[in-house]
Amino acid sequence: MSPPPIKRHQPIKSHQPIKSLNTALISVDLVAFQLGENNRLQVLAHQSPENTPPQLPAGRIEPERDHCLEDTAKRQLGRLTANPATYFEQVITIGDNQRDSRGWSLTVVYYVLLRPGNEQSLQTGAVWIDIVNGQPAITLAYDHNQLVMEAMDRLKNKIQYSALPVYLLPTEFTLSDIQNVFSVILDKAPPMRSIRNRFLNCDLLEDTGKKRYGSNRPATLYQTNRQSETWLFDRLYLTTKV
Amino acid sequence: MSPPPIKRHQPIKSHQPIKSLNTALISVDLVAFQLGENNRLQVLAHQSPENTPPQLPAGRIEPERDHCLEDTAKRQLGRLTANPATYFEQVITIGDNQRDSRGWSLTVVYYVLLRPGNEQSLQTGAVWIDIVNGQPAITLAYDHNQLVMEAMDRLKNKIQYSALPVYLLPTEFTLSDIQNVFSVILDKAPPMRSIRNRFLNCDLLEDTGKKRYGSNRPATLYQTNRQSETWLFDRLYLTTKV
DNA sequence: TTAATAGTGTCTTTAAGACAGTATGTC
DNA sequence: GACATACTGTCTTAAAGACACTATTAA
Repeated sequence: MSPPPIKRHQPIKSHQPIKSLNTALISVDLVAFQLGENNRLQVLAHQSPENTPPQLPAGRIEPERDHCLEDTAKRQLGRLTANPATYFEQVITIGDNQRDSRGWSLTVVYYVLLRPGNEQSLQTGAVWIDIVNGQPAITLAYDHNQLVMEAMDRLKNKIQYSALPVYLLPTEFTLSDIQNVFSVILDKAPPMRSIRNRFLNCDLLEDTGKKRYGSNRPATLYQTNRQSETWLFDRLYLTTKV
Repeated sequence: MSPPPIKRHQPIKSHQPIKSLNTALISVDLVAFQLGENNRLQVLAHQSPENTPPQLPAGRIEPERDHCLEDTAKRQLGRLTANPATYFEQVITIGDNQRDSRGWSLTVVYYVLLRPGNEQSLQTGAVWIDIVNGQPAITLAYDHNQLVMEAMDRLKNKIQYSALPVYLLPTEFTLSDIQNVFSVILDKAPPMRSIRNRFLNCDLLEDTGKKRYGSNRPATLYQTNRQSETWLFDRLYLTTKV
């Protein structure tokens, strides 16, 4: 399919190529992470028809519906799942004349975190791709693998000094679940002692009074305290440094 | 790049132009910081003619000259000063339908740090605007004040756990100069003890053997060690928290 | 000598980390 | 009771910070 005509905001002399670009192809791409049932980090993609390379949810700005770039990004998510994002952040904007054969293109990349969701909340064509060794297990279309890695880098970094780990968990979770988030994303985790100290020595979590039972001592279930202002910590964990 | 087939999610009435935007007005804006001779943080702007609101260096992508967005950003800097950036980073991309009366527009914002430079390296029309109370002392055109503040937020944060302070200083500087960078940017500074420990207990700096003389004990002049890999620290200073 | 800033010694504080030990459930 | 995982106690370590002290120059 050929691209629609480009609206030119400056007159172009017919014998000259474009000297100054007011515009370029713009897309807003989304890297949505969840913790899969297989205990792997997964990224949301769209595959249609089957056996084609999956691609990240992405799209154009729709000026009638989107007031800002965030709207566009959120709309991409809504096209694939009803599961709302618990965290949302812009990662980077990549623009050059090589990514798209048609010339200059520009992609604004966002990433979001989701709570583990049931498969029913997925639209047809939506698939979760495992992240294995820091990369999508199935190679994505275009340069989407690279976009995932940009988002991964940010995520890997930010979980080490913020409350982010909690945003990948169900509403009720244990401290071990937090430790597990580190293992899944970084392949190593801080000691429980450190996690306990950090997350309990502030007002971030509140005890639900419930326990999770297994064939062992039950674990306290926590939920995030909505009143809490705590979000960033002053130090990195040293055990999880890359 | 992600050129999925363009789907129109709403029918298009014939008298309305675009429903799905492949494009929007794009500009690349630059927030260039330096430490002024008046010991204030300054931001580079462009004012012509005089008595009009100054604006940040900004421009369009020139597809013949720019291979990527960074090229465009760097070109904006070169138009106003020959002083090369010591640090360069993308801050944010802002896009919505309100900033520009013509409709949807998109701005990719970069910020750079410069070493204190002589006025001769400035092109005509270029001016340094003092930052006072976290804002440009003279109100800038468009939403450029906001863009400066986005960059300031990043800068304020990042100097607290990185080698950034050094990038605003001349090639040779003292430890007190580093402390002064904190005072200028955050209005408070960590104690010298902490700065010494952090910057000297790693391979970041090397003693030039030279001293800076005044009417007091001379201060050791350091320069950055080009071999050093150190760039980020594990902790924030607590004395400079916002 | 004094003023002024550079730099050191040392104790406190804070939070991470190591690691051994205790607690509490299921089977 | 065995087991598995949850949780605690306590000592160590690393780096920030407080603060008093010494050092070195110009004038």
